[in-house]
Amino acid sequence: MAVSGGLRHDLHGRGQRLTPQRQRVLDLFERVGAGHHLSAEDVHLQLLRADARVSLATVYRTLRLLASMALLRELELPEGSRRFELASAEQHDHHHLVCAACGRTEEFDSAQVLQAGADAAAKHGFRLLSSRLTVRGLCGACAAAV
Amino acid sequence: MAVSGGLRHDLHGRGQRLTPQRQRVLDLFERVGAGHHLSAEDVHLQLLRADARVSLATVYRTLRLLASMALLRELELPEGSRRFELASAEQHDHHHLVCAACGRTEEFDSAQVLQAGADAAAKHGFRLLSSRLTVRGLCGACAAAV
DNA sequence: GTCATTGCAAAAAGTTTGCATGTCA
DNA sequence: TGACATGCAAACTTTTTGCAATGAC
Repeated sequence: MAVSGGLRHDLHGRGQRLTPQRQRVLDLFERVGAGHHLSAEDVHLQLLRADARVSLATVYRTLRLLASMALLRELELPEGSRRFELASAEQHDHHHLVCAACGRTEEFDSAQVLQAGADAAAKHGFRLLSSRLTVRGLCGACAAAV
Repeated sequence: MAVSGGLRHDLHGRGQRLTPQRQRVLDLFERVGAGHHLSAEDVHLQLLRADARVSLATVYRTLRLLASMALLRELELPEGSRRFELASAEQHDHHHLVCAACGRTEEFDSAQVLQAGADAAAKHGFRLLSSRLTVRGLCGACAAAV
């Protein structure tokens, strides 16, 4: 598989190894698909259920490793436990407009935002991975109701 | 002070009370100003340092209370511990650059982002309230370690 | 064979809760 | 006075770490 082959290579470049455990964790994320948010506990349980035993400590270590390699991305929603999702390359950044009153959301793209994110990353010496803008406001209906 | 007076009134409306502890927590957020991200531990330590003893359990309870009253806002940055900031109306938007590997964060401003948020809001008939961009990347140190 | 990695268990970090005591209105 | 809030300590949840054994290359 393309991703796993790349993983083996990337790990080698860092003097690290491709173990069955690492493979199983990444496989799981690929199996459930991008957009699924898994906690360490989720990963652990699902692997157990699939008869692919990986200790919880190793799950944590692997999640950190894969995130540092940008294969996984940690979500920014404080849900009590950290959650990760597959960081698929072809996913393009999209932004959200959220109505503070009714919760209605709209998605939009913006080259300007992408540029601003790239500028900020460059200014602070970061290598850009993704940018996500959340705009809060009142939608037409709710603004009229106020 | 306006905010505290409002706080007393709002609490009454919920059958709750304004205690010195709650006042101290909110005072601290007002003293450090909007845009400062404090964890429960931060609040606890800073209050101790200011000779304003509030137990850690009460800090947690108060943070939850003030957030539910929309006086504080919980940040959506995975930093190991939950962080809160003052949710003042006149607060100007600031954005975050987060290292996907080590969690280090930097803040930045951007007129471009503000403009993009305003454009998107206008296009979808929203009245803009706030916009928040989160840029994920690898900081210099982590990018070098890869 | 070497050295990174694993599993386990213990420890650390972060957060919540039960309960007796204290206090705001 | 009475209901709500606090402090303390214990419990709980989530995450990290030390270390001996294992296994990838």
